[in-house]
Amino acid sequence: MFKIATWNVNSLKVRLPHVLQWLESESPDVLALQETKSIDENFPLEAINEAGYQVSYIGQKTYNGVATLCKSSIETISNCLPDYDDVQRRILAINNSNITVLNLYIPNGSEVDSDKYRYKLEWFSKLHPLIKQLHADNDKLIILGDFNIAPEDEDVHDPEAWQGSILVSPAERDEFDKLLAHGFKDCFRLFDQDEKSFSWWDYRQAAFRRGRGMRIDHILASDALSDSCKACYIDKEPRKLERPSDHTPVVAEFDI
DNA sequence: ATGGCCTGCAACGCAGGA
Repeated sequence: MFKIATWNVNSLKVRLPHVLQWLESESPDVLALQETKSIDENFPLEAINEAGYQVSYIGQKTYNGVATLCKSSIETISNCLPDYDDVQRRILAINNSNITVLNLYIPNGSEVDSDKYRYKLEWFSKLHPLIKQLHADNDKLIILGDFNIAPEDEDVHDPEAWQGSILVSPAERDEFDKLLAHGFKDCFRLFDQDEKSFSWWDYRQAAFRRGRGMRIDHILASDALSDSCKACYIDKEPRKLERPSDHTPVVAEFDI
């Protein structure tokens, strides 16, 4: 069994105890982190190695930053989008166990039609060629991370209130559909799931307690892998801890 | 009631998140 997860930790420095605890209790083969918010010199390499994981990471000061942890040997393939000059560290492709794992922290978008929204869409235009290349190199490809897109209305606590805003706008959802059109499945929707299944809840307004969240963190598996996906679920336990991330892990299990 | 909360930075409030 191959167990892989994604978790936007909103500062690895603050969330390191939660991450180490979760590695210990859940023992994933691969864990993709986003929003580490740390320069590489400050990355907690020793603590993660001591937990039994190798890790590839790329960070920057204050913002963004991604890291991918593996129980077995890790080979870094890419940490940027090709032909795109961007200081924001949002992408990391690695090989592990003959699988390519593409860890994404897709831009938030701020507001529809803002500069940050245009950046989000431009970022996608540069992402698609990379996916095509990675998929051509290895048909066993998993794309996971914080997509900052709720693909369907059922992934939103209050679709009417959110209609037309970021995370759900038609242009963003089109980009998500284009990812699937490369030959991928949304692992979460391969299985029956509870209604109101979310991976992120705003810190404000007691949103978690009130169940007001969004499903914006995803695990996509290429068609060569998706048949072997045996489970996909959201682990809400870390969101209940003291001083949690606003996101919680999404996990997929493959029988390979 | 369009703001509430959290993080990092270097403040003594801001930007950014979603």
